[in-house]
Amino acid sequence: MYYCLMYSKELIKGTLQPIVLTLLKENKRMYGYEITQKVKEITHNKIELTEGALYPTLHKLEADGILTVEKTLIGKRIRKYYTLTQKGHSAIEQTIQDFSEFIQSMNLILKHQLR
Amino acid sequence: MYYCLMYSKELIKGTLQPIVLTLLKENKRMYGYEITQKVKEITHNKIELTEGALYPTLHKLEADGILTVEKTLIGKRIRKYYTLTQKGHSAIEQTIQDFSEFIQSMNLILKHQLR
DNA sequence: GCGTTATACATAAGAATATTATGTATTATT
DNA sequence: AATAATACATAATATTCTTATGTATAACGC
Repeated sequence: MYYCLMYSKELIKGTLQPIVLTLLKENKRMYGYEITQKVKEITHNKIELTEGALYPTLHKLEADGILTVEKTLIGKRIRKYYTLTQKGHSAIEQTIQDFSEFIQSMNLILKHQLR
Repeated sequence: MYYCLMYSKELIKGTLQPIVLTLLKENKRMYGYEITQKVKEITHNKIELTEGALYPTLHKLEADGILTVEKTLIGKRIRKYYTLTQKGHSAIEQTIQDFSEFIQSMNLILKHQLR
């Protein structure tokens, strides 16, 4: 899994972190690969997150104290589950709210064209 | 007008070009400052495009043959009206379609959380 | 008439964020 | 047995903005 299928190559910029946090808020506990698959599923294969962007983002959120990680062995393969910290829960409220408002604004710009 | 009011500081990344093209498709003929005001109006002051991002974007689109420019003097002040070229019209179809699908995908991710 | 805000363009240094390429290794499928 | 899928990782490079700064005219309030 190296590439994005589509357009979002540039469009995704800036939205990766909010996407990850939105999913983690809902699903409580997810690992990196699972996040890529969930996004792919929800968006009907329109968006495939790249690993080169996702993993550094998860590491950054962990370093910032937004996420904690829990390593598990599945057979001989490691899996890293991420969970929102207490700090994370309060910190992301604004992030997700802003993300939501931003998407609403984009909808307005697109719909405005249809009047 | 130096700064963005809000969140979209990072979120706007990648969407500036589609926004500009969406507006130009609708309004036929716009100048830079007008675009900043129109976006501000449509989004109820949520998004203020920065000049440092907008002007280079317009210059790039012009260099790429997507836009043509027409200089006008308003009093002693110059104003540069941008219009989509023929090439521009066909080229932006996909850009705007992709932009629209991307925003739909973001809506799905956000709504998915509400189920 | 003077200061402030709005209009209107521009560019450059630096920051942030992602792409692309590459690497390692296990497990499942054909 | 080979290929695809799962699962992590990092580094060089590219792209795209932010922030800061610059110039100048026009309008508005007082």
